[in-house]
Amino acid sequence: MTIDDAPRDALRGGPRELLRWVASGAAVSRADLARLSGLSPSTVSQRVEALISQGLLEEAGAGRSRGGRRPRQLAVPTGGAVVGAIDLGAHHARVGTLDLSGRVVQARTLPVRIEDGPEEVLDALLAEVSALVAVPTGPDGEAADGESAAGALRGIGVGIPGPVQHATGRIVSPSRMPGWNGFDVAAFCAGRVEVPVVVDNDANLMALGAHRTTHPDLDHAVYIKAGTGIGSGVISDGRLHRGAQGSAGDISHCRVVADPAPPCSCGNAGCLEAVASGAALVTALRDQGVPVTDLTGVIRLIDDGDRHATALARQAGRAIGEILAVVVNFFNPQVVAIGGRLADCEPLLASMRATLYERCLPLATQTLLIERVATGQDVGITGAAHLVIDHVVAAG
Amino acid sequence: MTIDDAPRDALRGGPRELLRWVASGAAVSRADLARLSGLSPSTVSQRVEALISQGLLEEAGAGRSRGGRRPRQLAVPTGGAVVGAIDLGAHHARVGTLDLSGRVVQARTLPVRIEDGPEEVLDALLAEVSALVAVPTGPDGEAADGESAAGALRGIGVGIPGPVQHATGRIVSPSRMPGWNGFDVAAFCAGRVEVPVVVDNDANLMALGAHRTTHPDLDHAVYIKAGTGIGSGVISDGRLHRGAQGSAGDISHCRVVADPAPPCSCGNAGCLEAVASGAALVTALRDQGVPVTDLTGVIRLIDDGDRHATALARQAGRAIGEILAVVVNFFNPQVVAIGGRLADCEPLLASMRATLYERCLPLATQTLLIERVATGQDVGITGAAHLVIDHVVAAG
DNA sequence: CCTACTTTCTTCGACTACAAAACGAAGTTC
DNA sequence: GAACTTCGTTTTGTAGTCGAAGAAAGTAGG
Repeated sequence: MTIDDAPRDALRGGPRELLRWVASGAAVSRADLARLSGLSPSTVSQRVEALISQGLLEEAGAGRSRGGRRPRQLAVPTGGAVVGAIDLGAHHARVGTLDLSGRVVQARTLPVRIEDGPEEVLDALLAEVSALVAVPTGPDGEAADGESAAGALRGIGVGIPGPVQHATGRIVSPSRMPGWNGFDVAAFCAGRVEVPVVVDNDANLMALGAHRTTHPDLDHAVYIKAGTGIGSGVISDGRLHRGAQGSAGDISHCRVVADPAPPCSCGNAGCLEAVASGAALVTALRDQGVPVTDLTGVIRLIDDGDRHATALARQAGRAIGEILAVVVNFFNPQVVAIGGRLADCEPLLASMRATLYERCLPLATQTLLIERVATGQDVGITGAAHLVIDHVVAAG
Repeated sequence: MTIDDAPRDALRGGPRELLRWVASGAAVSRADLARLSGLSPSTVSQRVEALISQGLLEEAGAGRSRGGRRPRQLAVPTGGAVVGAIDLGAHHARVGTLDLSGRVVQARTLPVRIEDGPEEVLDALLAEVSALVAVPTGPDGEAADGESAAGALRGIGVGIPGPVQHATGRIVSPSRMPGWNGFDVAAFCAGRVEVPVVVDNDANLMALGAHRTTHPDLDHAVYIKAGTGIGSGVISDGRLHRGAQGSAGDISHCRVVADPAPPCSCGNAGCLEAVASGAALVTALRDQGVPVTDLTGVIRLIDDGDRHATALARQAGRAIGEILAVVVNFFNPQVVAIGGRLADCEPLLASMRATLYERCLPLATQTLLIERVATGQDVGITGAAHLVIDHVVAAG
């Protein structure tokens, strides 16, 4: 079961928005929803009833009175895992199950060897999702509820660290995923599970996850994912902007000034990815004779104040800032946030910020938020869950 | 009368879309509209009637039969100027009146001295609009009709060669418009005329005009305006993307590699505008001792194959291409088109294209259209008219 | 000329989504 | 206990849209 049309719902006052207000705690009662959405009480009641009958919402007793009748509290069903999510990375994958509110029920990180090819990797990850779903609740107590009304799995979201055509679910000429080119992830997964599968780029999922949890009300945002590779996800008018081929946000091969310009796997030299990605930092340090094997080691060196590593981090920050400056001038977002493992490097962040302020129009930066993505390692699967839930709710 | 909310209508099957199909010739009858829009014939009839009663549409006799009843042809009222438009440039302004289809009824170019300040300049241009409106029809015959039903002026659109907050109509720290900073164009105009006035950046208007006339069905597009200054307009999801502060598309102060990096009026050096704008080319040639006074002279030199001028044009094209490459990777549009007076320089266009293909992801360029804006000197006022008409139709 | 068929457009009844208002339910306050 | 609040439902009305039926106006063929 594949998905080929994006959810063009999620509009003002739509069911998905009601659900989100309840999930976020912004609304607790029907009256709250009426106030927030601007819909009439009768319409809200009607919609809420529909959502309840679909098992997407439930009543949760009476709330405190505010001087009149007590509200009948609404809540998104919890305790049951309803969405599976896979956030595939270069060396690890984060796999989890989430509930309808987008909260993580269970999650774990698995080592992954991308080079084993798509079938093997995806099979293992899908199996892990199934295993997590089979366990009714997490290890944090709360066993009783058992199979809640919403306990059935509704869909699986998959994030891929390379260019994906979201519409078809196919991977297109990825840099660092030998054997995956042209592979149709959605079709493959659809053949193994009975529920809808949505596939998207990992940076897009991070963007969606971070946006929904931290700035759901802002219209335009750019989220940078700086880990082993570099990518970005774009929110335009409150929705993910995927562009014509679905490759929007792929800034990894934009050229930046660097001397000497390091060669990139794409055949060019001086690509952002060859200067500022985690993989690039590892390579560069190794070339300088520093004995590091992976990104973790690099980050440790930076945290320890190693001179070479810090200089490289600064250079990386400048490079990202350079590209981002163009993006900010062009797109004029309200937020730019950086996530991924490199986002925790202070020197990188600092020089990115500096470059951004130096190179952007004052008009574009005067109210711009420049942040670190705060949601931790589960942003990706959170975004995946949102994507799935959007689809499920839109489809009724 | 100011306008503070963007027309969020213009959706599938909306009145504005029906109107556009008729104006573009894609639909001639109610039946055509029903087929195109997917609406039922009854709904179309009803909407058409509403549009006719508003004077936005009219019946134009019977068409040819296709084997059955002859269609009652529909047409957008012509012959009467219903929208005024002003496209202000660095040294000239294009002023015109247009009909509801977005076709130019009358237009003329006036010399302008920006430095005279906003009141004086705008007063003169508004007076010119009034003069054009007063003349019932153009000089191309067709006098009879006189005051058509739609003859009343419905609004005025104004394009400004600098950053404008479209929502408020205020100008914000423009580079080349001394005395205009903070000026509220919309409020000023609203005080002089009785109709709605919409104000926007000139590149945005060019983008809208070009998009609506050449690629109305494409979702994502970027239009570069390269004249005395450099700007761009962004179409996202079929609509103008203005960004958080309304400064989206302002790429004039993005840094590009240039040696030596020419100083820019913004205080930085190496800005795109300081390398690739018409003003920059004039300055650079003058510094080389070539006796040119204005952009026209530069373009003539380039056309004549002057070595220095051509080299500069190539450099400018590379610089634009560099920035545009980031934009294309990031935004992944279906079209990139370049307009403005510099768009006619073959060397510039050629090196822009080359840079673009060299620096972009193959995925992003494989189906990308890279074009010249073909609509001539009236694109700007056409875009302005579309903006006004969008608003008028949305407002009922 | 008359019949059969097409295409175009309108009319009418039905359905849906939403809103406005009235009302019932459940509290609080004085 | 009366008055007032807040919450939610029920009822009624309205606007938008669709589908079916039919009227209008033609073509094609005998």
